[in-house]
Amino acid sequence: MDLETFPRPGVTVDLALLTVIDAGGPDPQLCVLIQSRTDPDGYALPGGFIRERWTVARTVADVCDRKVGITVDPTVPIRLLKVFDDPDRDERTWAISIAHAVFLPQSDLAGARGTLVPVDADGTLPLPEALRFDHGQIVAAAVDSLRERYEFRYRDADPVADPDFFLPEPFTLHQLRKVHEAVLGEPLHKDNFNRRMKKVLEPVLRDGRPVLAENLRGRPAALYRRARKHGDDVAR
Amino acid sequence: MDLETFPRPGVTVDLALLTVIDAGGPDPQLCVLIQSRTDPDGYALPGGFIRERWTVARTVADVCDRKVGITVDPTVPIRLLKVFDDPDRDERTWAISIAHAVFLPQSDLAGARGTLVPVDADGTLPLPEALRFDHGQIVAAAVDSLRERYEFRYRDADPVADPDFFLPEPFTLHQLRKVHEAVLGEPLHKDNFNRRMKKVLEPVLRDGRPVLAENLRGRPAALYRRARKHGDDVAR
DNA sequence: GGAATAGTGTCTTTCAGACACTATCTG
DNA sequence: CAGATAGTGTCTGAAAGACACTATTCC
Repeated sequence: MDLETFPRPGVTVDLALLTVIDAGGPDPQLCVLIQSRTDPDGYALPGGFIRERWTVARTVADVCDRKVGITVDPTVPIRLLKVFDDPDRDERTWAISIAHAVFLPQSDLAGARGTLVPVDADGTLPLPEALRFDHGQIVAAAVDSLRERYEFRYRDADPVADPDFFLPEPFTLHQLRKVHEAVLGEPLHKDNFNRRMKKVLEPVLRDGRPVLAENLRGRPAALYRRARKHGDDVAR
Repeated sequence: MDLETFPRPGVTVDLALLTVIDAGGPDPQLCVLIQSRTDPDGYALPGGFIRERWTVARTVADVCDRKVGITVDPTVPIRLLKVFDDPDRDERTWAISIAHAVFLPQSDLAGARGTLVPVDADGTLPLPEALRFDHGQIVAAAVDSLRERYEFRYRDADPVADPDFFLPEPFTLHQLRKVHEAVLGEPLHKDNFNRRMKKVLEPVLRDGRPVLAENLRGRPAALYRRARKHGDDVAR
């Protein structure tokens, strides 16, 4: 088989960078980073070609570095979403796009080039302009993938408190719930949410007493952090 | 940007074809199709390079046709699993592999080249020889993907009876449960399974009376088919 | 004190899981 | 008849969801 002589597609990696802005604040919102571009005018997700003998992970890091201007912790998972393979999707050349999602705390996106656009409850963008190419579908797939992770009601399984670390520790149950609501796009039942989440949290103690948050109004809430299960690493 | 002059990877599609053999019989089993190969000797999943300007779907159909010798219904979903991008994974050239799974009834695999190997409960193959490349991981990912679909206990959601049509209609609740058990690799509770599944099934009637199966022993069981929800197409 | 939020205790409903009992077939 | 499998009805325990009531802050 003459492997080298077959025509080969250009392979690009497109990235849906999702975050929750204002996590811990009064109205956190799930957002995606989009960038305006010129060749065909409009908005698109950041992305780039895989360079010779690079991996997807290295390409993602490179796109984040050169196109977005941020440095992404190499331990942050890169989630495969979808492959776009319509041979005519890029009018310039035969290219396939491998769409990935990366979920980052807002602090990791400080100084990023582009715009953080809030995502509607149904996974679409409230934009007058649709995204170029098939990037609207990528955002929807990224949001679906994230929402699965933030579901806390699965049978026989402990919930995970903010698995993608949008919310810095320590936090109150109220803040945690607001973040989950922002991700899921729907209100959650307070009682049930608290009951389930407490099982996987531990209160922050000082001198054996729970540390309380300083609220604007009302009774101060206890502060929690994610419980360290044994066999669990401290870092993600 | 000089798109055409960048070195490009070879892109292959590797396929985990999963089926349940003996569906409806006494001991159905979840199997994957593997093929023996010579270049490096051993077993591997069927796969092949994407040809110029072909889509993944067309490549999958081509691999099934030329390498496996079967014709796959174009409406059967092709599920993206994983991208293998280690630049040294193929010693011959820079190639990335996009692994997909296809779930087929055994009848669609009649005459297929290769061997149907049963999958262990933990998603591994009971093989003395491991699969070439990273194909063992692909099988595990394919099994995971399938098992998610055959879970019937999700909250607030109706279960789906044999969503990948391993079992031909009509069937008894016993046969349906055996198929789900084969996929999930664990025994299911009969009472609960029947109660939940009945909601999405309808009994097969003749002259207004339920049609019964002809059993070897015991009281004959009623036959069911998947209920047609309105807005649901007859075909998959 | 009153508004606002946190936290506790309890009740109801739902459903997974268990089990007893009946029904209907074969040998 | 005994053995086997199908199907029904009922009970229990756990957990979701709802709600009442108390606790603690700021104004």
